[in-house]
Amino acid sequence: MPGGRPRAFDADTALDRALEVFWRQGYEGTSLTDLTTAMGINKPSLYAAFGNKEELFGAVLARYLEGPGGYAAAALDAPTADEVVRLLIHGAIELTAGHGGSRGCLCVKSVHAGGPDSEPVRRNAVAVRKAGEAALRKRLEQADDLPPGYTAAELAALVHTISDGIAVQAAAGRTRTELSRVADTALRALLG
Amino acid sequence: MPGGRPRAFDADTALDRALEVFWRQGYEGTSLTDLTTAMGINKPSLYAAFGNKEELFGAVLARYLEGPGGYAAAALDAPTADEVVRLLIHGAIELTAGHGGSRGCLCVKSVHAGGPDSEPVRRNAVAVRKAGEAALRKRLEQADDLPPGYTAAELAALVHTISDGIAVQAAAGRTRTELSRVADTALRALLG
DNA sequence: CTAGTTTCATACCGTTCGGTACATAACTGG
DNA sequence: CCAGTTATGTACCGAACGGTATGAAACTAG
Repeated sequence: MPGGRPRAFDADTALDRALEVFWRQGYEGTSLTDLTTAMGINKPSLYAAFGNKEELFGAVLARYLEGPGGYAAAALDAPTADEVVRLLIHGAIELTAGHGGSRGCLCVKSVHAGGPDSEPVRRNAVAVRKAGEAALRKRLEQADDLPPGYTAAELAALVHTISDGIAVQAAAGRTRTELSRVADTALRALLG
Repeated sequence: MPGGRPRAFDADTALDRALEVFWRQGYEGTSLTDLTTAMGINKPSLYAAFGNKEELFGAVLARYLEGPGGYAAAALDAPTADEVVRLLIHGAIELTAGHGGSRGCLCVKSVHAGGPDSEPVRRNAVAVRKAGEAALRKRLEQADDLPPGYTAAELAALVHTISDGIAVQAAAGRTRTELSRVADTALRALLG
């Protein structure tokens, strides 16, 4: 029965444009005008398609996790615990050292959105992070080749922490080359 | 010749109130109303005493570095390189695990202020971070008891990165106890 | 007490914020 | 062609933003 005027933009590519902006400027630093300009649509179209700024960010974060951040889930499939850790650290560098104009990790940035209105966004990011570390811990718990001297929980928390540190360093302007040196040092200390 | 009406507030305690708010909500998440309310003064008083929001943040950041963040400079006076690193990591936990309502590190938060207007603030935070790591590197370069397997630059960068990671973890809600476990694991891996 | 100086509180400035009403345009089914 | 539905562009909403003009209040020097 229905039909209606077809939308003049592709929702997925618009979401990718929104991801670029949020990734570069953070949730609080991004205005609706920034978004509509980057997405090439008007505000009513944005609201009809994505709800509001907060819901749009939710969709963007989900896309971030299965797109640029997808390496993290993939890394868990590596054969050895050792390799899982290496893939996670090196993946963090590739992710954060510079995608276009964006430096750092969208999820880490979102955790630092401190305004009262941004609390739902912050909680969302925290939940995503917790789930990610839980998945890593479970992967390590089931490993029979854990690096000596760690429990699965300890290693998962430490790897997560170092990954966060890399994201901050990247956001503060460290180059991919410098980050690689830091990662090599860390992996040498962690895994020998 | 002069005299003038005396100000009805103490500038230092007002600065401390501003620090609390900025630390909790970040630069972009804090409005002038938030600030004047917490400081107990009106906007014209704020502008007369501190310039504008951006300059006030500069003063706040400086106060943060020599107050709550002062442990970092103090740690460099420890007798051994080993002890310097331990003091930095444990200090980072005390700093970030919860001062009043604030979690995380003001400097790390400020690096993630991504809006166009906040760029001076971001640059300021980046400069402070760079200077801090340079001081640590110099301290380690002059040490004759460097932990084996690292250059001074490598160890400084890695310790800085782990410290950043701790700040993110704290901002994401990890408790002081959990952070201590992460730190113990990290120090064991780093220093044996 | 007066003149000069500085801070105070109030009220306001233009701009931008996130979000929406409304009329029109483009489509589908009958 | 017409009725119904959905998307579009424009123009607008009240609220909050960072920042300021203004006049009274509180002090010091003479």
